[in-house]
Order: sequence, then structure tokens, then C-alpha cells
Amino acid sequence: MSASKAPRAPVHGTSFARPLTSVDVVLFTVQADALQVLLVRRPDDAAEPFPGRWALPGGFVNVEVDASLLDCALRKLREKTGAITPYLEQLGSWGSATRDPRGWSATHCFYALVPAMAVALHKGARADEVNWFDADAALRKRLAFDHAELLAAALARLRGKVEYTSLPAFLIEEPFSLPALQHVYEVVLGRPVDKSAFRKRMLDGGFMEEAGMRAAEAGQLGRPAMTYRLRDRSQAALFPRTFNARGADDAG
Amino acid sequence: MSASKAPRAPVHGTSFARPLTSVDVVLFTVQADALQVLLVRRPDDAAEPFPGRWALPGGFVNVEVDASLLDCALRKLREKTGAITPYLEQLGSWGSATRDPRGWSATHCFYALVPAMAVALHKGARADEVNWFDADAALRKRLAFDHAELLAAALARLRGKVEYTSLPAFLIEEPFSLPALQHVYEVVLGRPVDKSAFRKRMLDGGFMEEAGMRAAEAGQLGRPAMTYRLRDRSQAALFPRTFNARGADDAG
DNA sequence: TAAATAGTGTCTGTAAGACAGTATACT
DNA sequence: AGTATACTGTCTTACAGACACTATTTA
Repeated sequence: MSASKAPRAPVHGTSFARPLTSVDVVLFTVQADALQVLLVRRPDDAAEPFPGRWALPGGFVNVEVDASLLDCALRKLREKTGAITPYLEQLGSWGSATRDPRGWSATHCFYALVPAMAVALHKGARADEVNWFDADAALRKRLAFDHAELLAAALARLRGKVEYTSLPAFLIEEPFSLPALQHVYEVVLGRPVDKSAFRKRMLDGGFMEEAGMRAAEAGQLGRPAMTYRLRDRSQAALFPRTFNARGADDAG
Repeated sequence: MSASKAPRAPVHGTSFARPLTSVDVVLFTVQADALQVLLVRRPDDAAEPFPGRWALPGGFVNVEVDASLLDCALRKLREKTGAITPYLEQLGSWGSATRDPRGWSATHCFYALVPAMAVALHKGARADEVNWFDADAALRKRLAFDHAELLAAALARLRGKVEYTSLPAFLIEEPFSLPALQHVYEVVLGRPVDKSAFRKRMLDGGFMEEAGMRAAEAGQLGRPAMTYRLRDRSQAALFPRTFNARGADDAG
């Protein structure tokens, strides 16, 4: 904590030590009845921090190619997946002297939602280098850096917002049926929701428009469902109450 | 956007150009029936960016004294005010190649809530260098950097959360009466709230404990009020619905 | 007693929860 | 017909909004 070791910098100048600046992205999807998150493996190189550990996709801001933090997050996403128009929102930032062994480091963390089928993992991607994991299982892995903390924060934020927003609509292919959307809600929340209340809430929300009856598939059983599209893919709808009248939150 | 101008850095090394890293704090209080925000004046030096403009308190992270971003935000607060235990929450981060003329810069923005009387502006502080401004008036000033955007985001977040949390309790001295707390809500929201509904919500919230009847003051009119203290100063209580059943939000 | 402020009670509207019931497809 | 899935209706409960009412203080 002593400032005497470093050479004196001009009081108002910019020539002092700068923290490392990175961006990490928590990419969520729903697949196989589970909320999943994309992880990448750190290089297996002893000179690197946390070699061989799973981590969130991300990396240092490149001041030559990234115009902004958001741009940087989109670039990281593009490098790992073919996902093009995810729902993307900032989660917060984490910075300290100790979170990266290479020095004082601050990361700007985003989270993104994509339909599983929209993601084309990069051509050369191997399953032992980039892969989807159940969110709760990923939490129990020994992730690199403080990524377990970032993931926990992203999960809390997502689950909190799902209580009172239409966010899960970004985790599903369009057009979608209401029973399919309800299933996504239940997977994310980890509990069943009442069908009648769910339908009333969604239809009254006014954020969807009808997209015709579900296309018939072979072996499809039961009455076909109406399908819907989002009116506005840039933001989620807000409902006046949370599900179950429980106060649910996110840290933001 | 070409990477060819810079010397080649090792692929996984840390010897590339690093963005400037700063922390800014939006400090709110309620005073004189208005939501106010603390601003400081940039030095009147042509070598500095935005000389003489009003700005949010903040500055570069000092990797030698700040253990973390939160530490840095607390230091910035301490340097400008004597406020000791504010409610402090991260708002988000803003970073781009253009927001600071000195180079690629990322700021981590926090917002804090304090009771007006808890703030002792620093001894040498002059009103033309550090001062409180009505939040909406401050928004219309030509603030330095992108601080108008940060302030707008902080205001939106605060007003959004006030709809469904007990945050305004951090803007008032303890112990406080329910009518006094209601007044703070009304000042922040900019609209009246119903007394009966307000009292039910606060008392049912279970986040306060009684602290005796209001001390008698000379010239005090009307029935004395019960006063309360917060049970937990570290976090706000959440209510199951928003006021007025309107969907209010923050971007986080 | 009048004025001012604190606090309560009652009615209504809205939307969620529970769950039974109806509708439309396939085999 | 039987089964599976989609969708609707009805009753109850919870709580915010409106607003009239009571309570306790000082002048």
C-alpha cells in the first residue's frame, strides 16, 4: 500500500500504472431441459494463469479494434460462436489487485441470451475446448479467475429478472408457442408455473404478435398451438408483479 | 482499426496498450425538497480535458492504494465528503475509444445514497469547486466526459428501484418518521404517493424497527410521530409490487 | 375549539394461483 | 373411442389506490 516504490507520476497525467482491462461474457441458452452456459478452456500452458481450467469466454480489450466495451463483448461472442443477434446486457464489473496473477485487473462482465439452435460453435471448436454446461454444474466447477462469482451473479440476475420480465423469450427460437415458452420459464426458474396465470400474463403483456399455427410435424401429438414472434427484439417486456408474488431480485 | 501500426505483442502476454481505468461516483441526497447530486469542478487548466466543467467525483484507479474497485469508490467518496457509511452500489461501466480525449478509457460507475446531514464537505471545499445540484438541473448542465449519460443512468436506476425497494430510507437520517420517509419517496419519484398504501407497504416490509416517539421540538405542530430505524443498513428491502402497478425499470 | 399532523378502516380494482373444464389434433 | 396436448373459465386471495375517518398534539 506504499506509493514510494514507483517513480513519481505527474499529478494529472496519464503515465501511471494502468490495470489490465478485460471483458467476459456469460452466454446462456436453454437446451435439453436445462439452462446452459458456454465455457472455454484456458490454454494448457504453465506460463498462463489457470492453465487447463474452464473459464467464461472473454479476454483483454484490444484498443486497436474495439470501439467500445459493447463492441468488445460482441467480438468475443463472435469469436466463440456464430451467434449474431443475442440479447446482450451488461452485468457489472469486477476489479481488484488479486483477481488476476498477472496484476491489477478489472473485467467488464456481460451476459447474453441465445436460442440453442442459433449457436454454431466455431468450426475448429473441439468439445474439450469450448462447450455448453448446465449452469448449476458449471457453478460447481473450479473455474478460472473469479469466474464462478461472475457466473453466480449472472445467474442471480437472470433468475431475478425472469420473475418479472419476458427475458426467456430470447432463449427460444421464433416463432414459439406459449407452452414452449412456459417450459423455458420453468427450466430457468427451476419450478413449475401455473399455465393459466402464465398465459394471461404473456398475452396481456403485449410484447408478442401471432405468427400462425405451429407447422405440423410427423408424429406430433395433440392440438396444434398458436405461435408468436417478439414485437421488439431489443428489449424485454416488464410485468407489474413477480411470479408467485415473491420478491425476487438481482443485484442491479 | 488496423493493428499493423503497433509493435506485435506476445499472443498471451500483457504488454499491449491498456485502457485508462477510472471510477466515478454518483452521490445522491435529498435536501430542500429536492433530489440532489454532488458535482466537482474540473481543474481550470487547458492541459486537462474539459477544464472548468462540472463532473462527477471520481478519477483513475490507483493500483498502489486501491485494493479493489469498491475500495477505490470509497476512497473517492472519502476525499470529497466526510460521509462514512453510504449505501453504495455499482451502476455499471462505460468504456470506449472516444469518451476521454487522453485515450481509450473505461470507467466503473457507482452510485451512493447518503442523508444530507451526514455529509461534511471537505474542509477546504469551496462552493464553486464542490457542490450539490438538483439532479434534474445537473442533467441539463454540460457535464465533462459522458457524465451526463452516467448521471441519467444512475437517476433511472434509482427511480426505478424506488418503485419496489426501501432505498429512500438511506437518504434520510435515522431515526425517521413514516411521514418523513414518505416525503423522501415523493421527492425522488416526483409524484405523490398514497399515505395509507405507503404505510402498509413500509410496515409490512419488516425492514424497520421502532425507535420511540419523535423528540418534541419547539414550535412543533400536530400529533407526534413514531420513529423507526433500519434493521439492516447493508441492503434495501424489496416489495412484491411497484407503486401504482406501473412497470418501472432500471437498465440492470 | 381550531388547526395541524399522525395514523386507521373500508371499499374497490387488478392480477396472480389453483384447478376444473373444454377444444382440437393424432392413433 | 382414447389419448395427448392446447386453451379457457371460475373462484379465491393478495395487495395497491382512493378516500373518509379517528387520534393526538399545540396555539
